[in-house]
Amino acid sequence: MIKITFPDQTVKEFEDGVTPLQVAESISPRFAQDVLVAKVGEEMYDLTRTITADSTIEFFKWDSPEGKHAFWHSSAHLLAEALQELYPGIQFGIGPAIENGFYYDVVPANGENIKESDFPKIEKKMIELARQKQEIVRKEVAKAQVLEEFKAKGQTFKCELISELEDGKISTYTQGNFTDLCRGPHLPNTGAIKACKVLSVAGAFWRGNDKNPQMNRVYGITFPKQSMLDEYLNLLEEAKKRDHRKLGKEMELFAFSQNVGAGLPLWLPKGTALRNRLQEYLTKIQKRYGYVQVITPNIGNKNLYVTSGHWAKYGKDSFQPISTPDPDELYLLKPMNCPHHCEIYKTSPRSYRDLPIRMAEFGTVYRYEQTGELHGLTRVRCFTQDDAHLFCRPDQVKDEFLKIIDIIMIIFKALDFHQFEAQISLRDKVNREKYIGSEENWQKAEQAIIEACQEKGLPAKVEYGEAAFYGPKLDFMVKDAIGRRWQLGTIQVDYNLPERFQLEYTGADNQKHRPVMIHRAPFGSMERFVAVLLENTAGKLPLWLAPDQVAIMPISEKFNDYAYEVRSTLEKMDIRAYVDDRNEKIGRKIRDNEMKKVPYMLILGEKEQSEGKVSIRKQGAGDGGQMTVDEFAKSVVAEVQSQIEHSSY
RNA sequence: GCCGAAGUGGCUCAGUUGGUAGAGCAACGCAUUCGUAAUGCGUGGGUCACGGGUUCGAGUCCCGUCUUCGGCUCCA
Repeated sequence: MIKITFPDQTVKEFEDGVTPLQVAESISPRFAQDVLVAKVGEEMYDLTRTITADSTIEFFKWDSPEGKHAFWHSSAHLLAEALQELYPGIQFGIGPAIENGFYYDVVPANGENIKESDFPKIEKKMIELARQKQEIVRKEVAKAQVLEEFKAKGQTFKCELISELEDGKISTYTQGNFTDLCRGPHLPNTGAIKACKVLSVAGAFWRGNDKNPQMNRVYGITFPKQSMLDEYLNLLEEAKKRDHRKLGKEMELFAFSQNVGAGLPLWLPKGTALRNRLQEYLTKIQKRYGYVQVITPNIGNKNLYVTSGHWAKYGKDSFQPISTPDPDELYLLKPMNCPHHCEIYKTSPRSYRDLPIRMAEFGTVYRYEQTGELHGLTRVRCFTQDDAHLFCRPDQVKDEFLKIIDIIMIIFKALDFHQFEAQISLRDKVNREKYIGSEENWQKAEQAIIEACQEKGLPAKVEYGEAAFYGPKLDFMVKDAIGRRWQLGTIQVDYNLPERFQLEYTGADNQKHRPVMIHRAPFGSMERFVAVLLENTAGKLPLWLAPDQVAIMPISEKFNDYAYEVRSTLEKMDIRAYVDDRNEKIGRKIRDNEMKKVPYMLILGEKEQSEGKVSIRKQGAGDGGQMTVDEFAKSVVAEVQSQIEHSSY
């Protein structure tokens, strides 16, 4: 007999070799039906795997990440099984569960590629196999034997994986005619998979290396109920409506033109106004934190980038140099502002008393991103960084980090960014030769970042090996409408550029010292920030940022003149208002739709005009009663004012 | 750059086996003055992304280029 401990600490005895499924059945048959996978001790177990020692147990159903993970992992195998039947000779790579669904990397025989038009038959086959309720059987195998087995099947990718595994810890899972190298855990059988959808196919390099052969990555998702799949697909459709590319067009914020060039955004009047408001806002906060504003040219001599090292690293993949009448002279569109700022630092001798120097610039930079990388406003070839470089003493790094985190938190709070993740990127634990800078400085900086996050109560994930070669960093990531992660704010310590540009300050000891440079951009770039802001708010921007603050809707043509009069009164107070004189064509639906876009709506008719008043509707609050035009204007101005003040602290 | 998909009036889309482009919304004009699901009638607007080819004839078939979308790789 063995003892099984449940999450509530109760202990029950079972026979040696009991399975999690049997344990679950002992609780209730209904519960056992819903359970997908179990955790025994520290290891995830299939429900049919035997337990042979005293241990704790925890069960997972569909409603848990662990449950979904097992479900989708088994679904990946189901997809592979279907593909094996449909594409004889197909080779398999890896097939994991992901955040929403799963994928499998495959190479069909004869250089064929899987196409979108193949999806229906794949889905049909998956369902067909699932309905057979095939048992998924785990087998622990010897390395030599399993290697032989997969070699015989011509699965070279799998063989490569197996050869790297430790003998004695290798398992395979088999369902029907399909056997896969796999750690598990899996569902007991394929029967629970009721709804299948192949979502897309993409090229993916074997082991993520573009020197390796490219495989077909087939993405899919499955559910225990058809209605859940429908719901999910619906959700995807809804999310697409929040796509900043769609909203940007509808709201007339930005546009792209093939004549100007790919990845080069054109900011329309409303978008420019929004961007300017964000810049003014950040400038104001930065001023309070002791930043000075600078402006530098959009080009720089090639030698500047030879000095910085960027020419050697990125030169051939960048916009190519601009030549001048002087054949010996070349200029580059600036891909970053740092070298220019280093030159500003060098314009005069610096004392330790001058530091830190905080140099800010809304600097427009140009990077020749690969064609396949361009993406709306989030990945462009011309963008404006809300950049700043801090030159400080090594002992000031932590303090400066704290202040920058403050600025970023103020901004995120003001704009309702609650769902961000902070990531601390440090050196690789083992390979350290690729990093520049002294061991002492690195330790100091890494420690400073970690402590700064702790002191600010900022939960941050530490990633080793993710640091830049020139210093550790702290990044802020957010998700877009369909769950893709984008990096926004970033704070990076840099030991490289001060070295390369030979930056110095005179210390209290009257000796020359090298300052530490901190790069930071709370928004990342204005482009990406606006994109994420739009998706976060679904286009409903707060009053102080909204492109249009007030929609004026006369109920009939008779009141159009009054409407334009009201608009002109509001505009004198810097309130952004437009008149919608579709008049009586405007039904409830249009007003409701309009109300989604604009914080305030004014409805004008007989009564309002004769009394010099307006009827107010406020976004999210409905009927706001009546006021004189003047009162309304003053209230809006006051509200904007208080929002700006509120968002600055 | 790579794999897959797409590009038709300002917007959303239709266009069947190749037979010289359609709708709704928007715009404009005339009439209508009716307070919450869109008044009626009319007008203008497209070298069907671009270039080449097949054909008596191409939005439709073939080749190439560009751009966009979903991913991979990349992201100073």
